[in-house]
Amino acid sequence: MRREFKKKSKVLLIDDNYEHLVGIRELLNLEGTFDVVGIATNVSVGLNLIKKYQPDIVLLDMNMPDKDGLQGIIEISKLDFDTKVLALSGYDDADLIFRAMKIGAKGYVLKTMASAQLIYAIEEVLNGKIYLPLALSSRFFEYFQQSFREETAKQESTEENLLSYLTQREEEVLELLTQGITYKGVANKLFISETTVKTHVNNIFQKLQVNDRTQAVLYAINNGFLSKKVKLAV
Amino acid sequence: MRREFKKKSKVLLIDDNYEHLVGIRELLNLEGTFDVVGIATNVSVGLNLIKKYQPDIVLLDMNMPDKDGLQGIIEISKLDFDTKVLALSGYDDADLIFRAMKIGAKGYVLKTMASAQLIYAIEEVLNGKIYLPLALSSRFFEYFQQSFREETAKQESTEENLLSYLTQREEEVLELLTQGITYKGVANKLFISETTVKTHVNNIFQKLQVNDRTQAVLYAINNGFLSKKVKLAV
DNA sequence: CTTTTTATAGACCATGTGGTCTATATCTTT
DNA sequence: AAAGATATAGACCACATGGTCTATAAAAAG
Repeated sequence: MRREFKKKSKVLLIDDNYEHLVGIRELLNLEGTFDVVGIATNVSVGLNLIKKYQPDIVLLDMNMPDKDGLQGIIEISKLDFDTKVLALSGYDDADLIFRAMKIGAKGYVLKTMASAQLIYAIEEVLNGKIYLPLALSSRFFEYFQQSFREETAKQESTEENLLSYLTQREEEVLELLTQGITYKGVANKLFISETTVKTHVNNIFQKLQVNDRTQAVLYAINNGFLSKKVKLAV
Repeated sequence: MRREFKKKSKVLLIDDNYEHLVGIRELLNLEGTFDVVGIATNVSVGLNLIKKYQPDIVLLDMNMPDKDGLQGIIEISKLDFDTKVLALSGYDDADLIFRAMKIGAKGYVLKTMASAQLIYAIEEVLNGKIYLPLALSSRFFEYFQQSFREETAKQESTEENLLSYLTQREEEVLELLTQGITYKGVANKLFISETTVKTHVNNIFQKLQVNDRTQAVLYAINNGFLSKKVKLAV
């Protein structure tokens, strides 16, 4: 155990429940490896304490009255210290977990969890890892997959996706339209005459059941036409 | 132990490494609660076996030569049995994990993991849960957060996002443009004359540095103008 | 209390866009 | 060999779109 040689990690607690706040502070103090540099019962006060003490980690309650926890995460990360945020909540609400992780929480733990697990979570996060207990990560992934299923379902249904009726050439033309190129430009790119482009475009309108290029482009985007190229990141 | 009363779960294995395939089959047979109904060294054969035996779960290797694992997941889910897929891989490649989970894998385990953990993973998935070992879920989340950081960074930068220069009214007009509405339509919706709309639109073009409505709409979409309303799910 | 910004709107004009119809040449499919 | 789909393209025409300039009233900023 070289615990005593290691510098204590600075921890800050934000929770509107004062009892709980004090409880955690006791727990962390007993552990001996942490230095609870401040506690706050709301985000605004918490932010000021963070500016003052620049803690290594903030335990942030998600369910607070005025300013909510999600907003808190955003504002803490805007401070641009590398303060890590461990989200804390009474409920395993999938949506809340998802959004918290999305905006950069390094972990998410339930208040009902054993104190040993809380300690472990804090240590993992301090070591640069991301910690989600199995139960919560399970919830997260259900939600995550659900949202993608809905997205792909929307793209693939819409009564058999009208995009599939387009010919090869029409797809090429549509792709250029989605880059905001004029008839003349498309004609030059594809080495065909402007009127040919117009013919293709008109056929595209027919097939997609729209009346102008903007609507065609919007249809293409909303129905996954570009997803392979544009949305690569996600 | 009411293990012997429970119906054995049907398992199918797909892995281009035959040694490994047999190894896992042995392991699962020894366990006694699983019935390995088939093994395959490529996705095509595997798909046929799935159609024949309708297994409860498929262990699918991600790193295979011809048809890759991701495609395999998609094709299995297209079969529309509720066969669960547990992805199996030699490497903890974040991108691969992310994409596998995105398209519906119920879990992801490394080949280097202890057999007890593999068994546990299979059982969790069979129980309808999603299983990602802590190390992998950590990797996943880093990648996940990274992709969102890039997205918001792109939206907020682009040299101070030209969208921020738009006035309230101009934003309203632009929003209607992104719905594929004509000048006349916008004029009616906002109770102003058509020429006023044109003036606004021209100012929008100036500010966004584009020459036509399609480009303006594309700019808006690519720079997060609609993200609050459209991308709610994510 | 000026000055600037914003929302409003008219006039005029060039041209890009979309609708419709016709007409080949090629390539598939039957 | 005949029929159908596809890519090509011309001719019109109506009108929506975009560019530019001017102008006014109200609101915000200085």
